[in-house]
Amino acid sequence: MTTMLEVAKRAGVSKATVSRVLSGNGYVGEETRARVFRAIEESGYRPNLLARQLATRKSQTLGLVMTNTLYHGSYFSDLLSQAAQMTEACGRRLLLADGKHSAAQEREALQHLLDLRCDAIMIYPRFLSPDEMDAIIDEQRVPVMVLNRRLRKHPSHCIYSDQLSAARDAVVRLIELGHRDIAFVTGALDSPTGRDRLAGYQAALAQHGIPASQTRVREGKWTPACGAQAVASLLQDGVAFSALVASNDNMAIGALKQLHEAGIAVPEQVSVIGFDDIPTAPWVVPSLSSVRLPIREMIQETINKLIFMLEGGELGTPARFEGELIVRESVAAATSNSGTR
Amino acid sequence: MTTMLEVAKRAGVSKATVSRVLSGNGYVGEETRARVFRAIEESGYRPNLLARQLATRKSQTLGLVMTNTLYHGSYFSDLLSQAAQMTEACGRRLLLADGKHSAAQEREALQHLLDLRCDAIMIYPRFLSPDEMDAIIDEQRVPVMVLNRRLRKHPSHCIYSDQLSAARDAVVRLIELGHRDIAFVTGALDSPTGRDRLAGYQAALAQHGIPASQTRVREGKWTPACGAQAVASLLQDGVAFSALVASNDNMAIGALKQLHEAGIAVPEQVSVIGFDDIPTAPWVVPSLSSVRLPIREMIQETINKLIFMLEGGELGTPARFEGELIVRESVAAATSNSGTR
DNA sequence: TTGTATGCGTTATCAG
DNA sequence: CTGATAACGCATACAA
Repeated sequence: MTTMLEVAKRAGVSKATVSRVLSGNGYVGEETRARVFRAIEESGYRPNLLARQLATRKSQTLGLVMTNTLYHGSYFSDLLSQAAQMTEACGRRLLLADGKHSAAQEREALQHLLDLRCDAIMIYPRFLSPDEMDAIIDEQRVPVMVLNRRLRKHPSHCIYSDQLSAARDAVVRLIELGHRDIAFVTGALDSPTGRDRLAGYQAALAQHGIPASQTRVREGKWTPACGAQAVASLLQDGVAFSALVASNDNMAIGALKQLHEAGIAVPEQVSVIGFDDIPTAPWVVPSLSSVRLPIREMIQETINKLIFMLEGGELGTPARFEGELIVRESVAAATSNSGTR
Repeated sequence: MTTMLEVAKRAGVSKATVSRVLSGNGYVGEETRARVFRAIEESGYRPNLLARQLATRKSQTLGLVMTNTLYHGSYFSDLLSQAAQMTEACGRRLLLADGKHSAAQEREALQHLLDLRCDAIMIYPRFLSPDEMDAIIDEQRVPVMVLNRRLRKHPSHCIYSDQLSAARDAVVRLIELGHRDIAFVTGALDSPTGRDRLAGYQAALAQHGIPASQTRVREGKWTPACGAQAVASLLQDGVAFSALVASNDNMAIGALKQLHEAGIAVPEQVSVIGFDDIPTAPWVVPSLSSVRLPIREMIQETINKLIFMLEGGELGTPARFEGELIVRESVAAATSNSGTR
């Protein structure tokens, strides 16, 4: 690999001059500059960015910590494509680190990005608690933004949508349509999002004085198979329901399949609502309603804030995005809805 | 930031010793080692990976060049999740660079990853020609693997599935079912994949002596809107067809929508086949057949080869993956198929 | 306008 | 087993 020193010698100047030519900082004579450029061409010189990063203490890199289990569906691909696009737009590269299966590994992933001197970091925590994130933001000097969590101490360093109230609103909508027997399939309950959506379901019932029956709730782990299993289990136990809320679209799709196999019509007999993952254009999954969270907008806001901080700004207002409930004709009123009985 | 030197001073040893303790290379006295570890704890020392990378000339990083326009659908998310997962599995991080909208930008993205001294690089070319990729592999010493392209000079440095024959097989399948009037919606024709799929369509027709009529082909650019537009255009021109092949699932879905609005039943009147993007479980899009390419397996093979080269191996055999044609009952025989007339 | 010298935080080579 | 010391390749303050 040809280095800056060789270019300098070939051009008959010092390293410093070559450096100036490349960075554009400082004055360089017109003719010298030309000589340097020619030397660069001739030698096929390429700057070593590692060396530059070490010297400038900047890496032109944005780090993203995220658990690989989230890597499925359009929610993820939206998130990532938006992140990659905006990162490029501000002249940097996106560095991915997987949080894997535990808090320790998630911490390690974050730490690695810090050790690599990323200019700024986004984290979509799966295991680390908000309080721990607060602590990390305190002790680190690099800009850090937390996705999908609400922080107590640094409310402006996070972007979140209120998962609980989005879920609540969806269920309330069903209740207003006359549904009373609403079944629910949870997500993984070690995930905050999974817990929030369950809590939203429970809140909606409570708010309308409907007793929360444990028998209508089944625990899932985000996969279609879990959704199918949940429906099978509900049917087997003879639980009646005229509506079903699944904590994500993948499980909802599994549920649709199982309902289909049981000969139960959707939405004529049972209305189904999911969350997030599947593009919900009616002609894709005609029978499914869904709550879509504005992930692209959230990423946009996140990176804007990071850039703002990189330029020395102080963060002010916290930002929260509401889930957007996409309800189509496919959600039937309970009155016209025979349920599973 | 506390450096290695400070740790050394605190432990009453030299930098070299601290380095040895951390890297595990070389002998260090038991008691000294303990002192060093304590000093590290006390000072909250973190190694600067940039400095380490500069000194070792390794970055523990895998680079991926890919155009952001590919960032949609499950094809992308499969690709990326597999890449990220395997990268982590070999103790590295994934670095993303966007090829954007031109060959120049794609070259630049690749060059940037090289300048960052990625240990190895994967590229899913959108604009760069196979010959140029061959040239790049020649002049670069880092392991490079090319996705979805067939290289002449370095056939073992690429992983590709034969897009042409996968498309051909799909169309042949329709022909064997008795279809003769088969419409086709192309992808963007500046993309090799788009051209290959069109060529596959034409090859199938030629192979069975069916005259290729330009009137049954419409040009699209991968989006659902293009699929809808293509169908609208076919219908408006009074073109009869009993089957429709769209060059990806997004366009197929747009086509489904437009057919639906025109009151044409799928697959009773028209059979539809797409490619790649949408999870094709029957209960998701019941009326759509699709050709799925094994992207996860391709990424796996790619990274395995890169690792093999990093360990000094010489690449032997080229690898090619066939597309897997997923045909469901939704493809009707032409005999029972009334077409659009 | 250009060159010199020093720093960035490690690793690695030799002596001791 | 440990300590100087020289790379690694570039940026930059300070002189000239």
